[in-house]
Amino acid sequence: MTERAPLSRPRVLRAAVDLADEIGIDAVSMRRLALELGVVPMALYKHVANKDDLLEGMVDTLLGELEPPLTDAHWKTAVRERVLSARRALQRHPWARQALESRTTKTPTVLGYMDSMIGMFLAGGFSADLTHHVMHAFGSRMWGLTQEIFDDSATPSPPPDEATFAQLAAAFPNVANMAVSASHDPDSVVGDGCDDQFEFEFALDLLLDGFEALKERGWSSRLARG
Amino acid sequence: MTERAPLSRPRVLRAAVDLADEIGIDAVSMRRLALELGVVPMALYKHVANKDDLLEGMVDTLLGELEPPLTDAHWKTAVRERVLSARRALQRHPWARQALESRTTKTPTVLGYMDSMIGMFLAGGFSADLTHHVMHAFGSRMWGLTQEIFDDSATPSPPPDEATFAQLAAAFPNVANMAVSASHDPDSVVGDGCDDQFEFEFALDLLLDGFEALKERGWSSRLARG
DNA sequence: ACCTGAACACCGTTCAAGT
DNA sequence: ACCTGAACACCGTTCAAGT
Repeated sequence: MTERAPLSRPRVLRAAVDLADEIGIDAVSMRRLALELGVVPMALYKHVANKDDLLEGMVDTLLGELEPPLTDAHWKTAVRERVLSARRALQRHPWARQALESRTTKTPTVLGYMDSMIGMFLAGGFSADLTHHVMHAFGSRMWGLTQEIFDDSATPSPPPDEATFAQLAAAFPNVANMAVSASHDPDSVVGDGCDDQFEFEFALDLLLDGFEALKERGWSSRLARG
Repeated sequence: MTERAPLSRPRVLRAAVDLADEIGIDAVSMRRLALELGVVPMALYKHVANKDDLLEGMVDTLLGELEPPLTDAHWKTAVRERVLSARRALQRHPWARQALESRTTKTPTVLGYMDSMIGMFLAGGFSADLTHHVMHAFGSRMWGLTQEIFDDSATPSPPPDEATFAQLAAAFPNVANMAVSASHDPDSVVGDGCDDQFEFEFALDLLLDGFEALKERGWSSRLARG
């Protein structure tokens, strides 16, 4: 678009993020990105080492947009708000989940986020030991990411016809029962399946309450391992 | 290998699974797979619609290997054992996580697994409403998958030198503290970071205990939404 | 009707030739 | 020294030509 500004790593990454938002992460190629920037493909290699580095930079760009943590709040509030705020930011970029989860290297931005979250637990009175396990149990939900294989909100884009549904219901009665009861719940959006945000907060609070209970019980991995 | 047996969908999928185990999922291409089977690439298209269908079939093949659920066990035991058994099966195929999570379509095998798991909760006295939310909260951990962005067991393949570590520790004191305390724990494998299986079971039991508490409290989404 | 070689429209990245 | 066009070694998939 602004094809004549000089290339720089931030500008390349920003363009890549915008392009991924527009055409999806799978369609983002070095060549396509170069085209978008009005530049020859090889010019990108001055600013990113390779495609993997590009991906990493894109993730970092996104994480750089996250709101800073609350200070002086109870650990539970601080963690909860941080996670929900990260969720709001990442949800604007549907490809973020895949990109974040496929990256294994921890950039400074990633480490910074984790560091501040660990800090919240420690400040809240969690032992280092418990904090460690709690961080593992938190998993990628710490980033506000939903971790479901089966997204039933996306399931029946075309609602199945009667016969197909009957067949499905016969083979998988419990799944059918669940789908029907979810649709019949007046609080959920009929047809659209589930309320993602409600489900996320349900799981988040379940975890946070669990963490709290362990802390208050004085849980330690040494005791747990017997 | 057994290049002269006639091609069939199961044989194609089995070969793809073995190939993925061997060279990694990213290196599995239609062309590479065809080579492995001693066949021209286009011959595969008689048995799989396209590469996406191949991936789906590979996942299904894996899930077909899962042990059947326990019968006549307490819901918590039944769910726990099923998940841990799925974990054992999927861990033999490191690419399974990515493949499962990138698939959005629910094959009969996937639906069958979910159906039986829903059935375990219902049989255990969970309401349909609670079961629904519990399944969402369970997420991909239901498949025995670990859902962590930050795999600290894989982190320091080359242990960082003193100076690098000091620099890291200065920037991310809490992360450093966590890493050190984990390494100093005599029960954990020093240097190798964390015990994945322990962390998985920790999170699993945290969730199961949380589910149980909600059930006993008579939790309902109607109450929760106020 | 079945099968398949060649072709199409892409990839990421190397490298040597140009300025 | 910097930049880049062409080339290399791949992709998934279409399609027309062969049997």
